Amino acid sequence: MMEKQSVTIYDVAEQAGVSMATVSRVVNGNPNVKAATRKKVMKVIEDLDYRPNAVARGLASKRTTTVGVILPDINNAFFASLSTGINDIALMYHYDILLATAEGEKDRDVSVFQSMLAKQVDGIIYLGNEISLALRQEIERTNTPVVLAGTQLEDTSCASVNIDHEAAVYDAVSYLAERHEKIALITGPLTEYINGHDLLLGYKKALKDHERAYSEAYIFESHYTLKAGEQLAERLHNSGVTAAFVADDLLAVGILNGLQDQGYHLPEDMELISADNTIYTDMVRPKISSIQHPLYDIGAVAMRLLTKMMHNEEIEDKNIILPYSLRFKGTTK
Amino acid sequence: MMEKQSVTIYDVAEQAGVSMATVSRVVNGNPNVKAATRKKVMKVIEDLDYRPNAVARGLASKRTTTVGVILPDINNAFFASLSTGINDIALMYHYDILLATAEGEKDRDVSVFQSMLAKQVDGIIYLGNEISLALRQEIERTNTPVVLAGTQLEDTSCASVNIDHEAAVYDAVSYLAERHEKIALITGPLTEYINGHDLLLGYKKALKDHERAYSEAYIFESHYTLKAGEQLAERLHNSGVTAAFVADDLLAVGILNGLQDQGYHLPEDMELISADNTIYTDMVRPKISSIQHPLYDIGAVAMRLLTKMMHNEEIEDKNIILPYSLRFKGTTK
DNA sequence: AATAATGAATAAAACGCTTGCATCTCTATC
DNA sequence: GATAGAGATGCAAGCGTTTTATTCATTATT
Repeated sequence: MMEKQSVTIYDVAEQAGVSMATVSRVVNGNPNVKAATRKKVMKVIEDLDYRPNAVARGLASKRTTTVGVILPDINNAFFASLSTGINDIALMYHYDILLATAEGEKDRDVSVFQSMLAKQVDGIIYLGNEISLALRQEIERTNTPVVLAGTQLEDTSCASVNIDHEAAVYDAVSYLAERHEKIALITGPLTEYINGHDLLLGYKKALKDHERAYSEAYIFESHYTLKAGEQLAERLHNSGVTAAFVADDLLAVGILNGLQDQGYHLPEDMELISADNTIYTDMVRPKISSIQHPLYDIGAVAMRLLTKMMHNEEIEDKNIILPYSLRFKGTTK
Repeated sequence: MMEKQSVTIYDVAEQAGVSMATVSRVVNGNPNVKAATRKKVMKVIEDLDYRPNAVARGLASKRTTTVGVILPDINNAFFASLSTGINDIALMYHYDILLATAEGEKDRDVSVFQSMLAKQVDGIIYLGNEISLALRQEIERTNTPVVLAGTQLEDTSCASVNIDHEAAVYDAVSYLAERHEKIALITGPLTEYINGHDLLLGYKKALKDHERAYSEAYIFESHYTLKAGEQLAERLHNSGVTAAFVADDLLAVGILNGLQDQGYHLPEDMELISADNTIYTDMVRPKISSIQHPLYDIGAVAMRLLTKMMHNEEIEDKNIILPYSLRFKGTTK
């Protein structure tokens, strides 16, 4: 097996007749190098096609210019959008991204997190609805900066970028409550904090403020899949609700299709508002009215915040809430 | 600023009363350690909460247990599916993933590739329709194993995992040709090899074998977006074609919607077959008939192939073609 | 009981770079 | 023309591991 790396900083130094230190300075853009020397070294670097070894660099400097990104599932358009925001800003600041998914068995998130620390990433962004207690403790423990993006958290000790789910749901349900008595709340597992807490709170508050009755029969717990939505349509039909807020776009599409397959016409027979205004909501007819969360921005802002933390810059507010808006399209009147 | 890493292998060695080498052996599961010693060392590791520094490890061992994955766009469900396959197998073999996107300015792919080599990844998987000449040369040049996944290539010098686009299109168009005279081929930029070469070839061959006339007027060059599809619908209408093969699912959804918005009924007024059978095709009504490419498998097989290359295992065939099938759903008769 | 063979452990040299400190070379100042 | 800075450069000590060659301890062999 051939050598992985043929030419090192030492070779360059020798060939250029300078010390390694000087080559290092040139490579790192340190101003303390005479222009002539710099030029000479650059020439040799070019000739030898020298490429600095980032691992050696990382060991010596204790910085890897790599950030870890942990998310539940790349296939979910929600997280894919967030990632794009992260990616663009990371690129801008010359950070690479070590990506890992944290779904599946319990405590997977912790082991992923630890493995990233072992790789000496300069910072970590954690995406996901849920965050386990064990992981939270790991975060407390490390000196490596961590930003939570799109993850609801009671306490504000950890930096985070978020949207105000509760308020968004409140607005959406309020809008529906103007014309409807029975309004469903359709979410993913209620064990997830965001579902069981934020959404439920916003939902109840809206009902109360508009003097609509709350009933557990109007709460539908499901999963974030197309099929789950299609299957839910019948239960929804039987429940007698005439409007619904759906906490996930994919789920909403499934419900829309399920209802239409049963002969429903929307928005006449049922009004629907979904959660994330991903591209899914524009792929169906009618297009699904939705809360518009600035997904890309969440990622971008989170990454920007992380760079500040990594560079020890001053931070005004480490718990950022981004604004949302409502997009009224085809499933609302 | 506090230390990033507090406890090193040296601390463990000292506390356990053995040499660093022994600790290293314990950590790496080397059998040349007496059971009693191993136990003693493990205890200290536990007590001190020692975590090996992967960067130092990488420098010393010249292996980083990290693979680079380069793709055009995470938001595209096609690549997201591939990534999932890669991710699962990478996890299985304990590799981490350094992810980067290679879209945007020219030669971005090359700089991304080089940056991954600089980080000393053990291998690289490149996903994408297109591969530039410059990048191909880089691949030739390095000793780091590279696998192309879902990337069509004339020569077979580089390891690859693929589907037979030409044959798939041939089958799809042949199916349509049984009932239609004028069949459209709708693709992304024809400058991309897969579009301008494979698809066109399969398409023409199918027409010829079924004695259907070929006309440039039936070739539609577009982009992989929803909007592009919607806009294309009218041109399609005017062209007089009664069936179409669409090279991208998102595009196909756009076309379906555009046609329906114009009052078309599918499959009566137009038959449609799309390319990747992603979840998009099941989100609309009627569901879109599609070629089913084993996307997850491509990623998984590519990653498995890469592990073999990285471990210098024997490889029977480094250019793998995976089978496809046709899924007839709602947009075909 | 002496020797060979095996198994465990150590010492120390890489790995390729950064960086603090020391040294040297200028030019500006008086 | 001597001296102080400032600007360039070099030296060498790390950074935290792995790994090779070596030594030491132990058991098996005759």
